[in-house]
Amino acid sequence: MVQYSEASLDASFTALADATRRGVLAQLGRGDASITDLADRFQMTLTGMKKHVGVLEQAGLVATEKVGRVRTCRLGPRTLAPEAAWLERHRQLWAARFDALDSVIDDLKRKETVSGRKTRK
Amino acid sequence: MVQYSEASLDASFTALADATRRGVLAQLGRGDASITDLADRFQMTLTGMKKHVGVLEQAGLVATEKVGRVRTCRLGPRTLAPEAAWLERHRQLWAARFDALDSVIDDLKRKETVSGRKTRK
DNA sequence: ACTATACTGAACCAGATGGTTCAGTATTCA
DNA sequence: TGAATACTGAACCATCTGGTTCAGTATAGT
Repeated sequence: MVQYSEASLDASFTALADATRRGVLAQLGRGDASITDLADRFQMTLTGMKKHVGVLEQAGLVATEKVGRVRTCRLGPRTLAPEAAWLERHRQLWAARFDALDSVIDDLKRKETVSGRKTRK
Repeated sequence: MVQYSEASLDASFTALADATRRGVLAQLGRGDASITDLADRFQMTLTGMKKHVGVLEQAGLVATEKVGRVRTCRLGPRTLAPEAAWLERHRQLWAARFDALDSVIDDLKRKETVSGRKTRK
């Protein structure tokens, strides 16, 4: 069972709620990068990029280390497991709700749903 | 393969980045509710709750229908499948990165801890 | 008809967000 | 040593956010 706190869900979903930051995660998935690298790629000032990295770091999704002048960013210690778990739990709620609806609508299809719930719509 | 657009990810992750809204989703998972019900439960004005519901509705995660004076809210047409897919893809990137790092870590891990290079500040 | 209920919309507010510029500091390189 | 590089921090700005109050409108109940 995966543990998650409201606070850390807040932090990570907030971090993910921005296309640039999702892009940074994707980029770091392909390899480590400096602030300059990232600022370059996402056409933004160093200062602006550093703020985004700060948000990701705060959420634990990115870790950074400064060596010499260069701060290197990499994927951080926290994976997205708790978030995935939250989503999955709620996806099942969805499914349950709609399964209930299905049975109300018609019981014809219940015979077919043998190996798992049918996706509706 | 699940399809997702940056715009809809923005909308849904933004919607999820608030504890009250996650709570509303959880609540609606247990059954439909009116704006008054939800405002009551989350100790908030009707107007405030309606805004939250609006955000969730915008993201397609909640659907509402007004009958008489009462607007009933239920889980919406969009599930969180695309978001789950996004997370899963990135969880795999994480795993891949750390697998790749394993060999490097074998070499470096002890050196780093021994050298005591502390993170700045 | 009158009153209570349920919502709606406009306006306001403080604080956060996503970006910038500018003026530094620390490091590297020639 | 001196210049270029890489970042950092403060300050500023416009807009968004999460809430409120207040003044409506529409519906339901008596």
